Amino acid sequence: MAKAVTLSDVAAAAKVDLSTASRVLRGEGRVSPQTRQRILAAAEELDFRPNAQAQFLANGVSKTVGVLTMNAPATFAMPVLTGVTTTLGQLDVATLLYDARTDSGVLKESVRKLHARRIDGLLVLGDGILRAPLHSISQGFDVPVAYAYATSDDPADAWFMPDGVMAGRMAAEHLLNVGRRHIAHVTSNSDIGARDRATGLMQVLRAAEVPLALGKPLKGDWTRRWGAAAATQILRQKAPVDAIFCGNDQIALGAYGVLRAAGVRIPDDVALVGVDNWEGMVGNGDNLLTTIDPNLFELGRSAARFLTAATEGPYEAGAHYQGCSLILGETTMGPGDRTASDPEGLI
Amino acid sequence: MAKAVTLSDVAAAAKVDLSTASRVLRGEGRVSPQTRQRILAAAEELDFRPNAQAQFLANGVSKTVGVLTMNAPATFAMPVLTGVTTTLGQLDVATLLYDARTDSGVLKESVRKLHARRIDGLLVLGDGILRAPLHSISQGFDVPVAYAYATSDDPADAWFMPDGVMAGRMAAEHLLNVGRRHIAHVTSNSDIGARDRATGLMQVLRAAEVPLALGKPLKGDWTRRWGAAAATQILRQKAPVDAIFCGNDQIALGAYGVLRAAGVRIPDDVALVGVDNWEGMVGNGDNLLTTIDPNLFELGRSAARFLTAATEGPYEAGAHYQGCSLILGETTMGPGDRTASDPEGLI
DNA sequence: CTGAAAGCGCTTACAG
DNA sequence: CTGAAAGCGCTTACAG
Repeated sequence: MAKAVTLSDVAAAAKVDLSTASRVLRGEGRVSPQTRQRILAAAEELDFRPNAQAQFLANGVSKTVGVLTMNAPATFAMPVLTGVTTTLGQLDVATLLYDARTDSGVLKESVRKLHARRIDGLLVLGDGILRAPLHSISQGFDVPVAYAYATSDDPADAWFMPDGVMAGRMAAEHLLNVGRRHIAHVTSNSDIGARDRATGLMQVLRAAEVPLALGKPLKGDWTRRWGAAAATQILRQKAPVDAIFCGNDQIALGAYGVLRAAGVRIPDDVALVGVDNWEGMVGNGDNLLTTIDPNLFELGRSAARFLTAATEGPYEAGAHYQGCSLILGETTMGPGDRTASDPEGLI
Repeated sequence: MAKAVTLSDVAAAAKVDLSTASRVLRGEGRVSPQTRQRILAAAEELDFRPNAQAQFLANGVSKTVGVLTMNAPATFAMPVLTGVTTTLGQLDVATLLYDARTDSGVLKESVRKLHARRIDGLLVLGDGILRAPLHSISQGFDVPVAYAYATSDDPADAWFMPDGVMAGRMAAEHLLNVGRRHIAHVTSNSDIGARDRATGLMQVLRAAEVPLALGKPLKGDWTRRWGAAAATQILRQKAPVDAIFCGNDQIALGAYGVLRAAGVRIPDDVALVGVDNWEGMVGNGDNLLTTIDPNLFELGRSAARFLTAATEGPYEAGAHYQGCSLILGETTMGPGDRTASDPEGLI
């Protein structure tokens, strides 16, 4: 540190007490125009930047938010985390992240450290594997707590989740729009997200009086392998299928490979829709898959905004759902249709 | 705040001066065993957590690192950022992120804020589009600065980059290992990363005395579209090709589609290797593509470790390269071979 | 309108 | 071995 300039330096230069300097620099207090000018000029002249650490101590804030992740490097946690950090930065608040992946001892220790640091708020970030609500830890803190990509077992908490039902609805509406009437559903069985997507799908199909092809969803896991197996199974059945809504992109990719190998034309014979838009993040806009983007970056952004707002006033508890977006790809539009219908807005 | 307990409280409870309490709690100073015990007991009893803000002010540190991103939500910046934040958290240091994407005015303003916050170090995070070195901003700071996923134009700086040459070498070695002798290269033309990968490839081919198929790399951009176009072009030539090293996964996927549609068996007739392992991050271990993972999370981790170490002592300027990993997939091994040769270590 | 003082919660020479 | 004091750099009643 090249001896940073302090408030005292400014006050001295302006020949006033530092309390006066403090006031005008924060734009408050009755001060004569002349002294105000002198102080402002001195500050400008000396390139004064108030020491934030000192301000925090005096004000009893830290301008840092704690983030407790269940598994930070988890693929789908990354975009959420990036959204959180970016948004917080825009508000000049820092992020202190502790990853509780290792064990619960670490969790307890992290909570202590977070307290010691006098964080202004806490964000608990789930790992995207949505089986059950997290056990609420909000009582341990006297600052606002939000849950992202996870739910809490305490209804007084606030949590942010992708809108799985909307994802299902969007997929269904799109497939109906491109003329499909024999829509099958291949998904995973172990996940709340899967359930919501199926719910959304069924809502739309029911409203359109279009029955689900094959009578019921085929359930497996989230892998390409399962997508391939399911597609094989579908090929063996006689029932007509002209579209498959896949619970995620991996399943869709697995199905794609098998269908193509069997000579099925995509999307002409069978259209495919996935969920996640993971490949699409690479962002060249020439997606193979039509998919539903859960907008995880935005999810993180919303949670971060909520948290800082909650610092000021009361907040709305319960679930907040992040809307999703339809990303067009060749598996429902074909390269030609797609460019025709949406020449560029593909990202 | 439910009136947090302070050092004075502990000192009072232990009937000593707070300076004494401070000493023993930091484990220094000659103190009689009895008083030490009393103080420790009191601290324990009261569940004392020293106010980090106050310590920072007294010690002249902030335990926060600034991160200046060129484009935080950029796909490939996310894993790096996650690595940085996670690693910093393990060291109890917070991250304050400013995204300079918007305009350079923001950049200047961010630098002021970073100074005001008395950051302990600065990390400049590139956007993964590696055309030219960034203009060094290290002179503006009296704390250590590191560049990640970017290079600086000042050789006195330190920067962290994926090892593109190693990626090329790994791909080449793998393809030779699986018996290929007619290896083509399809890549982009606008990027330092592309150049390095090609360099690595050629080093290995030359050493093995295997000429590059088609004589020279086919250069386009990073899209699936280009991968498809290049594959079409290759199909039209008579020259034998039994493998294609693709500059990234998107190109590989584009090529894959065209080759399969043309009846080419993969990997039997033509093997494919990409770079990025983006899809593989989803992490089910049943990858379609064989690819080179640049280990971006680790890259962030290294940069973060470096930065905190640089706070203590001298550091090594110049380039630091992050090693990459080979991720096996069906495009070189086939489902059977792959499981046989590497039953589980696929992630 | 402006200054003198106490306070935020710690650390660290300096005496004794 | 232990306490009294000054200091980190601000903020904020309280006087005048």
